[in-house]
Amino acid sequence: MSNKPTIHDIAKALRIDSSTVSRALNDSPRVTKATKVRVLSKAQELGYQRNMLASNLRKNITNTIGVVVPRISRHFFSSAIQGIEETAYLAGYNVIICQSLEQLEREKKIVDGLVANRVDGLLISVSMETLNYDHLENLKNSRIPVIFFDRHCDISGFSNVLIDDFKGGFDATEHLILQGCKHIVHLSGPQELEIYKNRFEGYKAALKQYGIIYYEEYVNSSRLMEQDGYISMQKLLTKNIPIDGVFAANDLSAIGAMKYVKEQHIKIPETIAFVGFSNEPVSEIIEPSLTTIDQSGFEIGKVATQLVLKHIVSKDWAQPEHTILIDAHLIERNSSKK
Amino acid sequence: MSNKPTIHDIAKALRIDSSTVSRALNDSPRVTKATKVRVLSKAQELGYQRNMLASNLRKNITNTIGVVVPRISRHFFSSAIQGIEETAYLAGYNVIICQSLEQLEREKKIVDGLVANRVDGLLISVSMETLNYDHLENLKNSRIPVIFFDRHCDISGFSNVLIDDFKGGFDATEHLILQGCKHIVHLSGPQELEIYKNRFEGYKAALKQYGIIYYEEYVNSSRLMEQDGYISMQKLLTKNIPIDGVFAANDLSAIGAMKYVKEQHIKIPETIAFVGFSNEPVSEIIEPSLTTIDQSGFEIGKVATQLVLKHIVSKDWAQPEHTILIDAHLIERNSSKK
DNA sequence: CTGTTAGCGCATTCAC
DNA sequence: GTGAATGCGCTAACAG
Repeated sequence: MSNKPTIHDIAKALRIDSSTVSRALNDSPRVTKATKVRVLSKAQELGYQRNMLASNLRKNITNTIGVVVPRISRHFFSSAIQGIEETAYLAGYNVIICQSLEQLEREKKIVDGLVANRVDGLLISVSMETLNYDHLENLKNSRIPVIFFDRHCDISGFSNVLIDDFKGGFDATEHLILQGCKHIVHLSGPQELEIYKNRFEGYKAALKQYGIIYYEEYVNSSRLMEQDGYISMQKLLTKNIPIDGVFAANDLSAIGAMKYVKEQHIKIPETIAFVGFSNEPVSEIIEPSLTTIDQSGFEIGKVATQLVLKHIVSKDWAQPEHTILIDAHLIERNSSKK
Repeated sequence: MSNKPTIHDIAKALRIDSSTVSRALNDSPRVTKATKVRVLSKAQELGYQRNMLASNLRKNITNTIGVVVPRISRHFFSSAIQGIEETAYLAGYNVIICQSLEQLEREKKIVDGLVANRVDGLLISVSMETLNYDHLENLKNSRIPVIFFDRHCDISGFSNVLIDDFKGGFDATEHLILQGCKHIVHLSGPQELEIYKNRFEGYKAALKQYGIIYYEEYVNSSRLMEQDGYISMQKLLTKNIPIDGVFAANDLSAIGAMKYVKEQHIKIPETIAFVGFSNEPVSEIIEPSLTTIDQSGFEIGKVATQLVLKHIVSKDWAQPEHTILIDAHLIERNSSKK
């Protein structure tokens, strides 16, 4: 048992050719059932394990897709990975997960490494530091299909799978309206970021569709921390502005806003209904009554994988770039209004 | 730009031999600086990217270590992965993360796949379904060093890196004692599971060392859900058993217990001090006053990686099996007792 | 159905 | 310091 057995070892032991062994191991139809059995049992006996490196080198495919995310620990990404893995495994593909930890340098190295290891496709959610796109532009002449998901970037020639933030904002607002809310506050984030702009646009569109006038003082842009929501509500309510609903662009600010309302419950004429985009399942535990908008990481992962697999099998490298929008799902909880 | 350029392409373009190119790319000392420069610039020009598959096949090493965990989304494992990656990258190794999702079948496939892909070492935290160890026993004659971390299993010939649950239980209990607690409840888990047994033993040892008598009615074994902690406290307190401290084997049950105490604050003579092993950072948010015992995933990952790297470089496959215990760290919060 | 031959891309002998 | 030759382990094309 000096070195790992190869197909040649089992060929020699069986006095047949290694190519026959290879075919038998790959369950080729052009091999007798009898020899297949002999080969398989001998392989078992010798403790043979196929060397994928050699196989992949020869076939020039790895049956592997590379995934790059900022952090696996974030709920959205770990559910996206779930969706990616399920879809990939069903199609017989392996997955390599890598995290950039929001660092450009790391992302570069990872992408280069995955290319050097000849993954068949690439799924990328870029880091926050990724403002320079050279390493991604390079991917164009690597014959590897690349899909961006969630965090995309402004380069032509790649497809994206993104959350439909506009629709999410619309649905959230509509949900509040259908509950009877007429004075809906929107706690928004930095308007330079597309996601917050889109959610805001969705909010406005819903108001318009239901004939509710949009007031600027109902919208508050912040860094979306818990205290931002708290302070926003405080300001609005102390000004005696009427409020019966709050749509927050994330869960933290929603929780802060709820906190203030709860503390001041004597002063608030009626309970306010809340909806917030959720980043982590934590919000469910802290505020079970918060209706959340789930960003469907699983679905995004699934769709992105299906897309990249399509590109891989079609072998058509001049893919048309297109963007697929995935619905965010409203998860209704025991709402305070009826 | 039909196919990916190889060292031969750049050799041909430079009218030198591919072996020289190979040496130049590997920064071999036996090649002129001048040719190195020429090779490198040509490589850049052609967009050459080394084929790691071929390189690894030839060298028979992959510079990669495989990691198998039940779920990447669990806080303990994602911090362990952090520790693994940091340590591995510093040593120039790549990491492949795989999740078994607590399924034996999946774990088997993953392990086989990693072996087939010739990872240089393996770090495994087994799934809950892993009661049959055949696929792990097989690893013994694969010349791949394997370390189990956190979730180990009862096979000889492998090393383990584990949390020192006994010490954790001891430290937690000691912490309460030093705060003046004399009547300390222990909310424990299923005693079939070693971790809970060990934490319990630590509890008893601390009591003994500080001369506090151990009473059986202070210990409550459950499935450690939030309501278990709640009910346990309810039972004890309605029986008028004196309590001034609680050591919970996990955060959920601690939170449940605190909840009951808070609700009944009129009946409780003095505030009770709490310590609980924390699984997720959620507990920090829900109960900021809960002193927790962090399971130091990062540290475990780091140590396990150092160990496997040592085995890899030493190339000594007859590794002595040993077990390394890692301290769990007490994270003291604004404790209720003084 | 099986054997022969050739080579995937690279790194490492051994010559010179 | 560089070139020529060889092979890592496997698969595919072509015979027969």
